[in-house]
Amino acid sequence: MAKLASLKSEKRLLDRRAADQIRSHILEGVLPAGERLLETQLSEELEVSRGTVRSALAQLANEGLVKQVAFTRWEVSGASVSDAWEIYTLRGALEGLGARLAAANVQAADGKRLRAIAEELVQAVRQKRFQDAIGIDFDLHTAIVGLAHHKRLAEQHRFILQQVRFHMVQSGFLPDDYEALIAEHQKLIETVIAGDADHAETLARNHNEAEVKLLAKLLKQGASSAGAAREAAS
Amino acid sequence: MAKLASLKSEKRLLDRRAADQIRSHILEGVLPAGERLLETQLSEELEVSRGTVRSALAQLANEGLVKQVAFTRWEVSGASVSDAWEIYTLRGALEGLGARLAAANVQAADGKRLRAIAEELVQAVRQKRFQDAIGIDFDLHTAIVGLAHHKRLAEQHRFILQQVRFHMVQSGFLPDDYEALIAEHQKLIETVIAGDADHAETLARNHNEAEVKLLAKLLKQGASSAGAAREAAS
DNA sequence: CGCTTGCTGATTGCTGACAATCAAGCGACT
DNA sequence: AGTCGCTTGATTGTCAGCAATCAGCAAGCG
Repeated sequence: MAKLASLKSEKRLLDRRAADQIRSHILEGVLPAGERLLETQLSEELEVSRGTVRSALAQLANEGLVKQVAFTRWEVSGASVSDAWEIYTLRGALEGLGARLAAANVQAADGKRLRAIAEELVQAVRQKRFQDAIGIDFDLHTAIVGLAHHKRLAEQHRFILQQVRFHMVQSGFLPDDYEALIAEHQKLIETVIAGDADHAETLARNHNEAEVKLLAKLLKQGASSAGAAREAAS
Repeated sequence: MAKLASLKSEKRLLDRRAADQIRSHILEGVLPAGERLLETQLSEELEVSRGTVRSALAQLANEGLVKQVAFTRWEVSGASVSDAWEIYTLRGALEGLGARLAAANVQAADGKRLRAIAEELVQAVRQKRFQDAIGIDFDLHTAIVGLAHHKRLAEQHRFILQQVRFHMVQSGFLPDDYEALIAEHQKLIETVIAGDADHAETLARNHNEAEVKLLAKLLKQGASSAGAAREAAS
């Protein structure tokens, strides 16, 4: 008998699927930072009950995409400079650990897989499919972190990358030098494949160092102005 | 006018308070790893509706203390070797970042506060109040991370420390050399106070290195046997 | 005797209605 | 004019009941 695909992927719990819908709207920028979310409205649009929407919003709150003000409102998280600084510094720490562990137990097949994704990235840039390139960039980092075989780390990293994506959409931030980006990634994955844990960690950590320094500077200067993002009241 | 305490702390949402109750039961070891949790039973004991219990359990699931098996059951998370390894490695990365940032923007008053907590730790050990000492140990680490002024980091760190505490209760693990513990902490806080970010990060990261190495070894050897903890089926 | 199949009780998932809370606007009083 | 207190409409928080799903067991079949 031919192997059948599991139906569980279809049978996702309703609240999870509701969360998926709302999440994509947020990540695509349809719902901008600070936007108020009404339980009733969402429940009508998604054709589920308010309780289900509530559960979905609670999940998104844990992922950092949504914020709850008790008894008052739900709103899409802000994209302030301090938020961005938090996101990028945390990302560095998580990906540093991920790269270290990945390098420590990398297999030959893993290396092939990483190089394949890196090649996709190169192709996307060469063909000027920059949106794709950003997605592949994320995939590459996710793949490296995946090699750590660390469930908690993988989950936290997923949430952080989501927030990075969200902040990029809100602030209109885009990489300015794709060639340098490619070079950095290639160096990172080769170091991981070589099994050099210390060096891999450093590279992963410094990957966003420029961005972090810029944000820290903005923070000290006096708070607000995150690209084109409107500041949410904190 | 003297500063008044917010009343919101009393007016906590019902589901938060329900989560608090269940959480303490788990952390105190009343509910052991792998124990099944029935929504109906909990709702009767806490005198709230099942929906509220459900919301509380979802929160605890995000904190890593409880696990949901869809359509089937809720259970207290396992305390396997791999869980412990994940928890301690993540802890190292988070506290490393925390210590680095703390050292970078530490103030004189912060130093006084850290030294005061360290002194409490010393007193607790001298008076052989070892349970207190463990709590103060956690407070100290929390205080350092707090100096980073990093909300996301602080929250994640809180969750990780909870899981550390849970694992300690389940496995019966206790420090064996309190004098060494004191010395390590003192060195860490003095380095933070001195503003030596690199060194502080390294110290914070290596604080649990021995435990991590032991766990990694156990993991490679062949999975199960986390102290006296019963292994939960993963 | 071993395997499949269909039931059954228990448990979780979801919904609609009710209660508590909030912010905003209006009017009275100082 | 400005502040306080009330009312009101909107929104979130909580509840109790119905529907969907599952693990286990017993009957049927080879």
